[in-house]
Amino acid sequence: MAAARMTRQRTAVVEALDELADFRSAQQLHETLRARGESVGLATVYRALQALAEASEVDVLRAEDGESLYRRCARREHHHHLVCRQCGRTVEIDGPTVEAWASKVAAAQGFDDIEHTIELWGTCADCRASSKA
Amino acid sequence: MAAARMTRQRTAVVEALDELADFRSAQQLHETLRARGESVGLATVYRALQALAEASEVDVLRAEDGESLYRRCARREHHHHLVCRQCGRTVEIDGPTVEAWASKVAAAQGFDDIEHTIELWGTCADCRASSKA
DNA sequence: ACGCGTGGTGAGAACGGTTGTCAAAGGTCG
DNA sequence: CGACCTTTGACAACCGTTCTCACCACGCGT
Ligand SMILES: [Zn+2]
Ligand SMILES: [Zn+2]
Ligand SMILES: [Zn+2]
Ligand SMILES: [Zn+2]
Repeated sequence: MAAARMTRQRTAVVEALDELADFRSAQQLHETLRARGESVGLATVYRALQALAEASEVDVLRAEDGESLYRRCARREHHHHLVCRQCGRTVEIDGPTVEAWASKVAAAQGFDDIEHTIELWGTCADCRASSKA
Repeated sequence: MAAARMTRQRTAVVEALDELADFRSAQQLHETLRARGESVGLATVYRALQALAEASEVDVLRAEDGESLYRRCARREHHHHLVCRQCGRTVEIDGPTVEAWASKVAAAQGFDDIEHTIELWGTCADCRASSKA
């Protein structure tokens, strides 16, 4: 089985994620790490992120342009997100009603192995204020 | 304003979409067109699809691998989809409850210009049967 | 502490979907 | 028919992501 060694690079990625409250792309994280002097290869950032995602240590979601965004969420249980399109600011949300609705609908159609993608996008109060200038 | 000329190529793309009940990628459509003798360039297929999407004539959604999938849905109003991961088979679904929930939650957090992504993925009965073989 | 073996790293190449380029093709209208 | 102007299509460019592979270093066993 996977050993999952703790290397300088992986530590750096996890620490960067911990300090950021918002969803960030792999490339943004890579840039952040370089900026703070922690030299980590881009490929390594991608590998660290996908390992973390597989271990459910980070959540992944796809921006509208297809780029993958990563975030270390407070809760480990299944949940969804309300994300600001402009700054990435994120609010974790529960949707017990929605979960139930999703599996009921899918089952009624004879589908199996059901997964749902439920994400909310908007403009947060701060971003609205600064763009209204 | 845009003239939107009706050319042989655009007609072919629309017709192909009309005959297909499932979500298909641009490349799949391109292949389908070639197969039936209608020669249309790949770039043209992409352009036709994005024009149709902008005009809300087709729905677009992103597969898990990031590829864009297109479908000409029966209803023009806002709706969501339950899609088979394997064959693309699609069921259109309404979610009045979910719509209400989404806008309520987002508004409560002070977010504006709210959009939601709600898609259901599963394995349809046919695909389950054939893979159980 | 030291050395070894295995997993991790990183620069760059490769990949795959999508978009841009630009000269040639063909609707549209007078 | 001819000017005008949009559309087409082969191909190159893009961009995020993954692969390659030689080099490196974590960490266990001694
Ligand atoms: Zn989360
Ligand atoms: Zn914001
Ligand atoms: Zn639809
Ligand atoms: Zn199916």
